[in-house]
Amino acid sequence: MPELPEVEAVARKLRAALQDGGGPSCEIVDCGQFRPTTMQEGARAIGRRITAVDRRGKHLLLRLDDGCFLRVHLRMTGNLTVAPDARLRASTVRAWFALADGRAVVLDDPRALGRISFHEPGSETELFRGLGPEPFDAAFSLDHLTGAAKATKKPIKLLLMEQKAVAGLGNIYAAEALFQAAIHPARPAHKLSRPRLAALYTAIRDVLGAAMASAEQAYDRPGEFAEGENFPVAVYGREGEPCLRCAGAIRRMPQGGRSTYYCPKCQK
DNA sequence: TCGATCCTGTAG
DNA sequence: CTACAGGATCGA
Repeated sequence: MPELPEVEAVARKLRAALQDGGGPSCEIVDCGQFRPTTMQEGARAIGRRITAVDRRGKHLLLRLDDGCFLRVHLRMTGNLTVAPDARLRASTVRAWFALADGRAVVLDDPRALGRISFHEPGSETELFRGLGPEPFDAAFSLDHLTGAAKATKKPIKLLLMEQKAVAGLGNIYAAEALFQAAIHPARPAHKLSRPRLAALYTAIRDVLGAAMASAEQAYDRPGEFAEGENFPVAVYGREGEPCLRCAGAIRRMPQGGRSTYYCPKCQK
């Protein structure tokens, strides 16, 4: 389910549960299957302490006390939590690490598309080669977005989804940002004018910023995020409903095998 | 660049 | 039953 704002909320919640720079209780003492990686690889984390939780794009990084780290990607339906006991796990738990204090870090993922992998110290550069800048980093500038847009003729929505121009946008927030910037999702990226790109740049940060605020609140309540409840979407999932700006009907169109929602009147 | 694929669940 | 799902990769 998660795009960057939800992944960030997961990271914060994990940090709070483990207390960043975690004590002896954060030692990993056992692990269960994690796929598609082998259990063997997961076993390399046993005996290590989790010292920090980082996020890069939609990836979560569990730092270990020897410099190695676990990379978790939640894909569509994953959630990473600290559970009271690894022995009492739901059938949808695809991976788990038992901690010394009896709790467990658990990947709960009904659809089982989520991924975990183990990595050596210093391998972030290679691992994230091809991943674009964080949307709130200085590296994500208007010039950067412009450069990325001018370099391709593919539809702007697909460019935003690729994680290369900027990290962290998914199907919802890409559509929302394009709506806010009044850009048609199928518009070839290289054709976007400077003012349109500036509007998109602002919209990306606006949309993600607002979503982060509400994702955090949603996470403060028990039950985690409920679909559509954590963020007031303007277009996503609203096919046939009135556009909030012009009252015309929101449309859905396939793009790259996914559904894109947009207002044909407001987004040219 | 497209479609298939990974998986399971849910809505129509 | 089919369509679709807040993602990403792979091979044709």
